[in-house]
Amino acid sequence: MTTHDNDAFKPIATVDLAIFSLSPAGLSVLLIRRAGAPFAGDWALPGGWIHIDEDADLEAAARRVLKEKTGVETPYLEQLQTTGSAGRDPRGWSISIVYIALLSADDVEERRDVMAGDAEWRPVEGDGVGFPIAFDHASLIKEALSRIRNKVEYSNLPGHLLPARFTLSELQSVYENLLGRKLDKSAFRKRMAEADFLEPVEGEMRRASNRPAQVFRLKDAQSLVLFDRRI
Amino acid sequence: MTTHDNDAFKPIATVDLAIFSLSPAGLSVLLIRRAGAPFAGDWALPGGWIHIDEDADLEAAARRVLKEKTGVETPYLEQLQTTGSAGRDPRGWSISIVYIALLSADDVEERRDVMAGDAEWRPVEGDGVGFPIAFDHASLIKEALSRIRNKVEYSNLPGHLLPARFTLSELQSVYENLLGRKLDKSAFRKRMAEADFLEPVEGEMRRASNRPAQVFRLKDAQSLVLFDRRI
DNA sequence: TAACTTAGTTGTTTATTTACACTAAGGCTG
DNA sequence: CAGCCTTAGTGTAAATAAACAACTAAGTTA
Repeated sequence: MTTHDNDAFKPIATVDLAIFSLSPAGLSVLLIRRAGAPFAGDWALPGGWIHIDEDADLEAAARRVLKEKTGVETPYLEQLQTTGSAGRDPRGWSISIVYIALLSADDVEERRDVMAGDAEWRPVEGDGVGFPIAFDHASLIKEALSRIRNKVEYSNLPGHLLPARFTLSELQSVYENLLGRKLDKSAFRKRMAEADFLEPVEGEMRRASNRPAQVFRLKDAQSLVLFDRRI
Repeated sequence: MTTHDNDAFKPIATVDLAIFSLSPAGLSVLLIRRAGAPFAGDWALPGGWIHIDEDADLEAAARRVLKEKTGVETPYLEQLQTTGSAGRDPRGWSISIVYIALLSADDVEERRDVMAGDAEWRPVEGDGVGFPIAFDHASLIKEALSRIRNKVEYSNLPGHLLPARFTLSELQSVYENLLGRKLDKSAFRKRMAEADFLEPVEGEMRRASNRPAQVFRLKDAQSLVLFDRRI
């Protein structure tokens, strides 16, 4: 066992993030143009080494990367999975702990100027971005999208992509966009009511050239609420 | 960034397994008596360093550990989560990639003599084993049990804990044991039928002093089948 | 002031769940 | 060997939920 106390046998470990936000057309994912080798010039998921002197734990490392790249400090964040193999990084046996972050449309808008210069939002097409990217990051994005789309079926996940304040119709649109199908208004509102994760912003209405709509916000902007049944 | 190519800045990485099987009373988890420091003499989840010269990927490392400790080569195996922090191992910043393995009652029985000498099955009580164990492994077991009990609600997970051949009543008993509540026989059988993961062993019946029961087996002994709705 | 648009609710039909009773097929007992 | 006991396996009626669609509400615009 002493041989493996030797650092030469430690794998490389990075924390990588699949950061999603909502564009008018649908989901977008944040990609970074890689400066150095390997895969120099290619797009990749934002990520970085664990700083053992700075990061208290894995989630702290993920939050640090997220803040460096987007300026956002309070996202919805969940661990997706960990991949590790001899071949995924030419530099040697490497591990990637992958997190999913969802940014509210507010965060994206307000911090557009704080965002790292090498970062860009790319629209999601199908189960990826439509062009090759570095490492095994395409498959990580695919897994992330699979997890997200699955959770839309039975959680308030879409609420974390909208601005802090939104109407029920706006929320329903996001569900419909992510699910790829229309939902019944009546049933949708019943689900939201019984899941009990929204609170009306008293007196605040979205006005247009029609009946004004009640504005809502999440009771808890960081946590995911699971439904008893599918939507 | 070159500083982080230095091994001194790399965290320690292990693969740990929460291996479960079914005892008459309910779930049991496999624990190992630790030989050396840290936590010498304490119980811990089986695990080990990643052997970068031997393990092709993380799952291969998990299978290697499983085989070393139990002799089982074809379990149900899924990645649970990865924990990592500065303080969880006194030797330094460490990462644990945790897998859940479910062993069929057959495997446990047949390989009782192959099992590692330092390993023992401990009955699950509540969300742990009822006594302190090494590292943060108690919280890992708690997470594993949470995942398992959740999946019992909407998957064929209990089928992976039974012997290869079982009756519907036996399967229902395992569901009831893990869920902690009784299920309706008629509804249960309808769910199993529509989930379509069982096949009858033609002509094989479980006989007792009552009506014989059809014997079934899993169509696929390694993969998890998810239901459309909760059980 | 009437038309238009989207918000929000209500009701009616149809499908699904649930609870529970029933029938089936053996061995056991006298 | 007839009736009883036990568990296997199925059927059914009542309760619930989903689906569909119509309706009312509240504003702006022409």
